[in-house]
Amino acid sequence: MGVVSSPRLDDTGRTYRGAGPRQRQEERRVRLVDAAVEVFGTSGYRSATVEKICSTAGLTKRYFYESFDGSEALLLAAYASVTDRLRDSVLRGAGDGGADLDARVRGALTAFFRSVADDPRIPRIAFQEVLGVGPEVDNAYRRVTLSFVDAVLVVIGPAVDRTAFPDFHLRTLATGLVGAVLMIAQQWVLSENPQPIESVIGSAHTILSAVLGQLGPQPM
Amino acid sequence: MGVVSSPRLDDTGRTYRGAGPRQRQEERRVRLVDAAVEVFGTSGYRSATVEKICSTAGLTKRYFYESFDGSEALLLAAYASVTDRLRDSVLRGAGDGGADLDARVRGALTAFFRSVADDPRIPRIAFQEVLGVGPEVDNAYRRVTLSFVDAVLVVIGPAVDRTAFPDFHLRTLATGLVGAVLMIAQQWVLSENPQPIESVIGSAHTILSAVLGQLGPQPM
DNA sequence: GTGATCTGGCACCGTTCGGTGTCAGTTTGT
DNA sequence: ACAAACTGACACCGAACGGTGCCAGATCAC
Repeated sequence: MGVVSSPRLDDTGRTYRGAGPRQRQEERRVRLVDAAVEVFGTSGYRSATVEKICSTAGLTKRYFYESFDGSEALLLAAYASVTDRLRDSVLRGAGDGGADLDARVRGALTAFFRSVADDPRIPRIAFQEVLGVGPEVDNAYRRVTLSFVDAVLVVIGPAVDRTAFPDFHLRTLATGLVGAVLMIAQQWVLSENPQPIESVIGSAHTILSAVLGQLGPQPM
Repeated sequence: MGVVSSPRLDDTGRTYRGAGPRQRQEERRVRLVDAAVEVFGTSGYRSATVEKICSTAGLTKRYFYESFDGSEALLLAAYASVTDRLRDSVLRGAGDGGADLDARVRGALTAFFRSVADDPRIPRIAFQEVLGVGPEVDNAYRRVTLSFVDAVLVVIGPAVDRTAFPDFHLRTLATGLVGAVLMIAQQWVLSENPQPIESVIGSAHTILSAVLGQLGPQPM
């Protein structure tokens, strides 16, 4: 299931336009994924057809089935592409904050909301189109969400008193924080006259720091 | 668009099995909505067909188009049915908390997670299946989410210092809180060996009270 | 009882789309 | 130059589904 291997696995083919067979196929795959991000992210997954994807990519259906089982496999690839980029951006934003926890959190939030604002296709694919498609995609969604939860735990790890809170509690809290940021972003991009980005970043930051304040060693 | 009126608007028809024409049609409509909740909530919306809905309801396609434009209109009706019940349950749970804010919050959370746990079709329809279907459904989703945000604002209203925080900030915070609870619930019902309900309620409560603590008059 | 009305089941049509095959024309290696 | 390989475009098939119409039988009003 998912991605299917090329009918020709070896590199015995000719070169064509200065590229070997593997490279040519990989280029076609990339073009299809890019087209999928464009189509799924603007018109939605439901109304998308294989034909539409291929024409956007400038290829024909034949090359679609060279790289993918079906539209669901392509959705998974587009989803991975989008979320990978998003995660990288957020982690880079956290890194820009240096050592200070608060600055790291703010940097991560800034990078997240910037990414979402700069490319509306990202939130649409990441938060809307993937849900309810099927079991396979739902699993991917769940795994990705968990990876974001893990990222949150890593970032806030040093600031929490692990002896005072059991692991599952911290994990559920981090899940809630991810959900809070996601929902704020979702409503933000959907609103007709949205708040400035600094405003939503500030609100999200309020929630995160309020919860973080509960998790540190309690002065009492 | 959406629900379509009956071909016979007046009550001039015969009685049949002890019911007038309006009543019969209304009963069929209810059966269709119930069937939709069952099918959408177990097999999902995307794989559902009009035929499947009708056979589950014990009716034929002909009666489907008597009450609905198409499957999207039925999804909207099922969505409204589910979210109305959920909202009622949560508000009733909050009411059980009496006057104490903390007890109200806890009551609302308990009712919410109970509803979600008792009927898995509810979270599936409310949080998964409706997303990415189309503009019409997306609007409904947005409106419902806003109504939950409003409900949160009403419940926590008395505890916040409105002079210290601008309205849009409170609104975004409430959006984040709704998102936090939703995400916790979503991951909870999807996990293979879930935490006990008291545990997730406690985690959600931690987030809510942490943020609420920031919003009251600050002793400083 | 008898005719009008309502019901449910079925057949049917058109469209859309996934998926495969074909084929002429182009590029490459020799 | 020539054969082999590659590309892109199109045609085609079958399945699934939305939507409509029809009809035999059940139910009701009179």
